[in-house]
Amino acid sequence: MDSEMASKEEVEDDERKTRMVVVILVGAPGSGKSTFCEAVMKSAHRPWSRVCQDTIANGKAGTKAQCLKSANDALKDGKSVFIDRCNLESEQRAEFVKLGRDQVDVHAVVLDLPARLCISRCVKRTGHEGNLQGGKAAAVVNRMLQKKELPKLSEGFTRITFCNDESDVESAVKKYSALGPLDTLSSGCFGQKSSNSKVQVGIMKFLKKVEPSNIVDSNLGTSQGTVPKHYAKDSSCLEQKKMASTVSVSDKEVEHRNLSDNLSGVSAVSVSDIPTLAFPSISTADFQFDIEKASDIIVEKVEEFLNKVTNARLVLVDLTHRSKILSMVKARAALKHIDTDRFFTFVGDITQLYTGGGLHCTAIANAANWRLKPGGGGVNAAIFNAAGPSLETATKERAGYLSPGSALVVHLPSSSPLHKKQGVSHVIHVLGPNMNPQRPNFLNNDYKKGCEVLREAYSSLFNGFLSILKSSVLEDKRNDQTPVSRTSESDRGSPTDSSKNSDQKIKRAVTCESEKSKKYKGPEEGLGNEQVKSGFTEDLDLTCSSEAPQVKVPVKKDKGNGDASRTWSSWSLSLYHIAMHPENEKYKKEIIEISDDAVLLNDLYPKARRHLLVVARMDGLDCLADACEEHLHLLKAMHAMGEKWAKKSISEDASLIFRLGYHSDPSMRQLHLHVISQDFNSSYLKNKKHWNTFNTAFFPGLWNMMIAVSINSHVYPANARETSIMDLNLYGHRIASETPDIERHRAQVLVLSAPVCLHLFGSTLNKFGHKFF
DNA sequence: GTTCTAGAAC
DNA sequence: GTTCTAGAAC
Repeated sequence: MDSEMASKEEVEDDERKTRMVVVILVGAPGSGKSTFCEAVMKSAHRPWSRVCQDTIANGKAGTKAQCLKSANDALKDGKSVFIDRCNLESEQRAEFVKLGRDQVDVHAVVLDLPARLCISRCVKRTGHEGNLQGGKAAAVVNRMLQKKELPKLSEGFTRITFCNDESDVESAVKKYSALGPLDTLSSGCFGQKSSNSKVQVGIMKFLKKVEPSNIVDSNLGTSQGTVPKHYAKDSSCLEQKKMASTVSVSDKEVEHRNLSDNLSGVSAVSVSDIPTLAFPSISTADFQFDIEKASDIIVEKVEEFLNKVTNARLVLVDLTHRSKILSMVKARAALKHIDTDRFFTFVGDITQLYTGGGLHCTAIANAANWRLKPGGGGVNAAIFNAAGPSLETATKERAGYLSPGSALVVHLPSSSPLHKKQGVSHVIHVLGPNMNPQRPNFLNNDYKKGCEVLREAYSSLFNGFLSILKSSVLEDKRNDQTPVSRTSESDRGSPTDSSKNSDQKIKRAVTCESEKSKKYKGPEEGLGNEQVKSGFTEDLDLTCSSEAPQVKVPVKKDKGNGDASRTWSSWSLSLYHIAMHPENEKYKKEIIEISDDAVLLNDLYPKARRHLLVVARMDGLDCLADACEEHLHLLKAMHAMGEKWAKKSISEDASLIFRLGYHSDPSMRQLHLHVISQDFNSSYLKNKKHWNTFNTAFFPGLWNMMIAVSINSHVYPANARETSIMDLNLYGHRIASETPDIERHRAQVLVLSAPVCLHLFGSTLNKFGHKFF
């Protein structure tokens, strides 16, 4: 009996000697977890082991399981352990809490520092082990914080220390540094502030309508980034890549994508605002074209196009994650080192790329049948269905049939749902070779001919896209449709075989493009590192119009496209009055800058931390629809002013990210450019409409705007009230812009500007400095 | 653009 | 009961 007692005491004594602690750090990237561990370990009075998921796999990011194993091993060695990973959600912590046993206490140290501080640290740091750096950090940090669940004792912690500022952190460091092998810290919660607010109530109120699938992150436990479900399984998807790249992209890649990355929380999408063509794989479905051969051709043609055109993007779309063609093309594109910002694969419905996946596309390709008729199933049926009857009508007006290898561009009327809701301004019908014996005119396994025709098909398709960007306005003034890949034959109403395509317009466009390439130094040099949605200035330099007088641009007549009949209520005239009489003493306080072209003021009801208005001073220019080619100079000046102040704001607060754009159907009279930071952190952002006015096509990017202006057409969407755009479901503004993106496009013509986003990963800082999507 | 309110929707 | 929406007034 005595001996039993003695032995028990001995055990207890041993336990005291070896009493260990597992400290689970809880905090966003940039909250200082690693610094905390290092500080403690530097002057520790007990052996510690730091388990860092960012570096656990030979210096690279590892898995949760690896962390658990490493922690267990350290405990066996008698070391106390820091779990250095974000651990923001209870589920992520649960496994680590289980490390606590009789001899092991489990503590949490919560580094609940302001999100902005974390973001700014992430942005500034260059050598973070998790490689979470650059502007995209903002998106990641905020997204993660949105899911933050502060730890509770009920999870199994014996002690929780909350640090809300640097001094809290400092005292926690001291506590743990001083912790000798036999010491224990008292149990309980320490330092918790009453509020655990993460999100801006007013915003979440309407954001909750967002389908969970659009924002769900299934990978948060293992990745520092979150990935919309749509993208989650397709590693080549731009957004996922960008988000996930917060942990996996190499430094080189980061450098390479300097521009887009620096463009923000929205950075993730900055590139998504460039003109984009989404296309399905041609002929590999019903026409049974060999997938491997098709993959080679796709990559070959894509590469050819991207070499020719600098400011456009191609996306290969398929419905399923299991798509063989996507994976093959992806692999081949990777081998050829094709820029994944400018060509990537995308899993989703090609008719719902924007609302379903946040991807904004100028044009989509249709794997059409030779009769150019709706129906038949597959992509063709889906696109005709989604576009509504106007696509059939518009197509019919242009051509009656399509021959294999050729393409036909059709401008979608703005009334088309595909245009309204998805921002797709053009459908390019393309017909590939048929290898299916069950279908008419099959090629009887003649792949020589088949490959030839498929090459032609992709050439036609991409040339069609190019012509949307570049072709003369001249002949299209007569039509709503944009003929592309067409020769003079097309004037007779039949589509042209692109293999013979020597269309002067295309040639000119290509020439233009190559000249542009020479001049264009690339986005990295063009914009520097400023986190400004831009592209306008340098793109003006690129435009064909400035050096290709043969490209005729319509000039505004009378009131242009603006609705001259529109009446403006007195309340809507305040900007107009200011613009007409900026010298008036009563406006003195409001005006930040006056130039000959515009005045700059703070928005009276800012929808973000920084929200400026550049108001045109020209009388009669009520809104964007009034603007046309003769105003390009003014628009450029306005943009320059906006950009200048955006940059200035960024220099004062590096966490800010800006987007510049116009409301397509503004409430206030007088053309005004919004310069708005993408945090959307404002008590004035109160409802769905507020959100949508900056995160849908209602807020078209500059590229859209310039296109519209240059063809003197209605800006898309011509009227938000008509298009019911405000009824759209809410999606995170991404994606870009690029929202990103939130939005946009139409006709053939000059490409004067590029990035402005719509949608996607625009992230939003709420009033607590946290971001949501 | 905002605020207010009534009534519908939940 | 609360939340959302649409309309009116400014």
